[in-house]
Amino acid sequence: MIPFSDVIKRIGLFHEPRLREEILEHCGLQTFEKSDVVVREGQFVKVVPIVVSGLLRVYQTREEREILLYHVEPSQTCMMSLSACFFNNKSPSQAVAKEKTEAITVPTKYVTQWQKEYSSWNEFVIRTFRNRYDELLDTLESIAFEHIDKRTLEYLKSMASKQQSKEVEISHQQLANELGTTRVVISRILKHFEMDQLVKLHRGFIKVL
Amino acid sequence: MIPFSDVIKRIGLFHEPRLREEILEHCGLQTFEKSDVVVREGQFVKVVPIVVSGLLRVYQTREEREILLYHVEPSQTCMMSLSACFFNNKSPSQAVAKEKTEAITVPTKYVTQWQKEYSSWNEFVIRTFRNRYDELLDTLESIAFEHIDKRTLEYLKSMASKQQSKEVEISHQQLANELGTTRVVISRILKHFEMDQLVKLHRGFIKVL
DNA sequence: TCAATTATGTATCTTTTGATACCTTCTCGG
DNA sequence: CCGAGAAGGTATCAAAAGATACATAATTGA
Repeated sequence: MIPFSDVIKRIGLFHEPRLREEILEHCGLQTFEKSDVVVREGQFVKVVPIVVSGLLRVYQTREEREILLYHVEPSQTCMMSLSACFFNNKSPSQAVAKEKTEAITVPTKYVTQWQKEYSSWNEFVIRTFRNRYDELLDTLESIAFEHIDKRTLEYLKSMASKQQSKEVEISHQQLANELGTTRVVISRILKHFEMDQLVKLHRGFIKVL
Repeated sequence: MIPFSDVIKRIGLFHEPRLREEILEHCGLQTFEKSDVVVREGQFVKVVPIVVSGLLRVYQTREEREILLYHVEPSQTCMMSLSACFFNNKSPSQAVAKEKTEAITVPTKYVTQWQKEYSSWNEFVIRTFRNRYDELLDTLESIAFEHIDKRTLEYLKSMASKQQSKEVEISHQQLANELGTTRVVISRILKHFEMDQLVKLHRGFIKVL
């Protein structure tokens, strides 16, 4: 296990020494196993996670449907938790570990406090909001103007890159949910991709070639 | 013309008396005529506008296409300017007055400074980011799961409400651009709506019934 | 080991949306 | 007043995506 102080170096944020000390003092370092719920939908946020290694999936449930908001990669944090803790709201979204994930947990109290005291923290917060917005805008654009086949391939490639493995563990049904379509459509598209040597299909996972 | 101090009362934000004084001291009050460019795409942001009356339209241009990001209504500000000024970026988007619009103009210098000093300012900033994100998420959902006819009607109703008038001044082509489709599709849908007594069509504007 | 469950493959049909073409009507400047 | 350009109407065809139905293969647990 890497010591906490090295973890802070590793994420490469927060250059103020005083802030680093505060993080050491007040934050925890937690390990989540695959499928662990990190933030539960509808609960008050007590800590905000900053991912050190691994990957979180953040999504909302609306009318029986799951909507993927974003993934949290190392050195990133969950925007929805951040925002919930500014207004003492319940979290409107759920965060689940897609693989084994280590995260620094920041108590909500310090999230707002540090924002006034440390510019690098404030910048981190603002940058998080802005980046997630831009990301969502990209998604919007691709939904509005790209066909599903292209979006499917992009999703697979992006997942492969995020988890640093060509084999994406997902069923056709789940993939359909993430992309807002139906299983049959996805199976059809994937079969075409396989014929074009773009992917290799297996039960429960897809290998991106 | 209403005095500046009343304007600040009218927008109903910023309760700290000291902050109100600072706004009076350092910010301007500007009037934009219909079609005036408030923030130009690609330019450095010098002031961030807070709308007092009227309506701004904020959009991006990507590959020949305009993408509507959001409208800025009274008591709101432009998130993209806000974000650009945090990172001394050029504005990635353009803001244009849809009607005669009055706005408080906040020099970028104070945007970051006040964030540390006044919680109501900081809350305003964070709330702006969060609200725009939620808005975009709603748009995303409706693009992903609603048919164009429903989205068209919702757009018209929402515009009618924002400008407090049943008559929405927009051509079919512009409407198609806003919704990411083509003119023919919009004309077809609108004609159906007219037959269903939902709207009344005119050259250059549409009356929502 | 075998039935139930989950994952996947595929054909058929329909609906929605987009593309194209062509026409009419309105507006406005000269 | 006239002609160009903008705005709008409409028909026809094609493509994309969704719905339904049914079949097969893998996995799992009693």
